[in-house]
Amino acid sequence: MVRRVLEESLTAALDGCSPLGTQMISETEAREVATLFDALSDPVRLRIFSIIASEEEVCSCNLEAPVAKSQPTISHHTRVLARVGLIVGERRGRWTYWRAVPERLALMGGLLTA
Amino acid sequence: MVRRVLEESLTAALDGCSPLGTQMISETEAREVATLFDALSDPVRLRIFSIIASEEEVCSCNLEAPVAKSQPTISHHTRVLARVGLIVGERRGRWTYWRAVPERLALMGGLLTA
DNA sequence: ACCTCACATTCACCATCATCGATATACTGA
DNA sequence: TCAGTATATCGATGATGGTGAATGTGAGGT
Repeated sequence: MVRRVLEESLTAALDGCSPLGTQMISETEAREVATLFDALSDPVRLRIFSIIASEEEVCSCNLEAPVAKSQPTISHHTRVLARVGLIVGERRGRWTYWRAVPERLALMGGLLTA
Repeated sequence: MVRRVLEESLTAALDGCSPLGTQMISETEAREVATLFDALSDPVRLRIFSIIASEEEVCSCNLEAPVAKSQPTISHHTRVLARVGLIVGERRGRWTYWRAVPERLALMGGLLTA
């Protein structure tokens, strides 16, 4: 049985967002964008994301060793990354498989590219 | 008289950095990239940067009102943005004029674009 | 010299967060 | 049903950071 985990991301109203540097961003928009960048503002999360994004899909158990952090810490970081939609998790049996969401990454890139 | 302020950025070894999602990022590289994203992980800083980037140059005194924060807070945030090289400050008389560094923004975009 | 103004810095307060041990939950296999 | 495993959650702690009053610095202006 296959079940989706955390499919709904917090920031959904950023699709037609104009890039930084065109006009002053609104306060609500700034909050959403900030949470997006905040997800990649931690070294451990960056490494976790780079591992997931560089492969087809990665099990949580395969993240603990490379980043040398405890299991609760790994779970915490994947939760943060999933909350902003940068990764999605899929529960298969006892394992949770994570995969990157390239559209989400492209959205962040669009905010930086003028 | 014109004097440069904070011209040296902390993260200088990221020019030839491969984008996230190609391979696992190193620990030192992750630290540098994290500080870069961390600079844009705050709503107030995002608004400040969007103001500066959308104009030719902006005086610090013209930042206080739009973001509705105290003067020390503004100074703190511009300092953080300058430290990672996203903006550069120029002191002219009593005023400090800030301008965005598009190359720095492009570098961040390169980290997200596959 | 004195005052004023723009900005930087210091300091303290408070909130958020990264971390991990302990525990809970959920699935598998025997 | 029971034991083992993978992951999520809880709770506590230490560290980091946003905020602003008070103060320092430096550059005009009178």
